[in-house]
Amino acid sequence: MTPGIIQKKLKRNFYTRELLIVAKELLGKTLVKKDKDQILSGKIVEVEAYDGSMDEAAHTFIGKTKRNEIMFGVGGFLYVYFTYGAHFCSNVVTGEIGHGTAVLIRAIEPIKGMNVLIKNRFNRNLVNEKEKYNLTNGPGKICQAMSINKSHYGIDLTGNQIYLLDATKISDDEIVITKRIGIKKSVDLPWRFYIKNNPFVSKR
DNA sequence: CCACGGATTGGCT
DNA sequence: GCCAATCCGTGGA
Repeated sequence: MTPGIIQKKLKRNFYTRELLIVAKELLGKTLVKKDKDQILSGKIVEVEAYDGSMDEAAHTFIGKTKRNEIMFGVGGFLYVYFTYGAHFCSNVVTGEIGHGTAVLIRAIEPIKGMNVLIKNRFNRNLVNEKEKYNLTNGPGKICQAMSINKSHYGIDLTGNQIYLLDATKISDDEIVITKRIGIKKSVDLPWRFYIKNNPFVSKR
């Protein structure tokens, strides 16, 4: 067993709490995707929070649409969106019904299914040491490596296809807080969180 | 190492 | 028609 991981699925009451609390506590948790007998998993090392009530960069800022409606539901569901004509990104919906809040998973550290993650990302088997760190260090890369796409929109994270395993909480002095990256609006909100010195973080 | 720009779909004005 | 919560390749220092 990997140190720090508790083999226990996170329940609804983890997700329904306030956005920034959930965002921070998602660090260190294990993201798991199960397909038949295949398990892909990784430790969450970088996230960003989005809140449509005050945050122009959030997809929910414009109100409810077909694309973002899952974000207005209760916490603990997966919001997957497609962007730049090429990439999917995964978010964990947080809070209570009507909140329009979610946490973007920006980077994970691979744990299980390395060979499959590599195959999905690079379409070949072997990977050199450098490529290992380029596997899941970005929101689009995670979805490509884990084969997460539109068909996973709205999945209940308390179910058994995609879910999170608990882990010991990362202490505040191991968490770096910065502005979010890759956006053009509400650029000053300090809503990006990542694990200090972790080599799988997308950018420092 | 860093900066820049192109790719390419779909959501929204 | 505009442009994006990204990624990758290129070109220069």
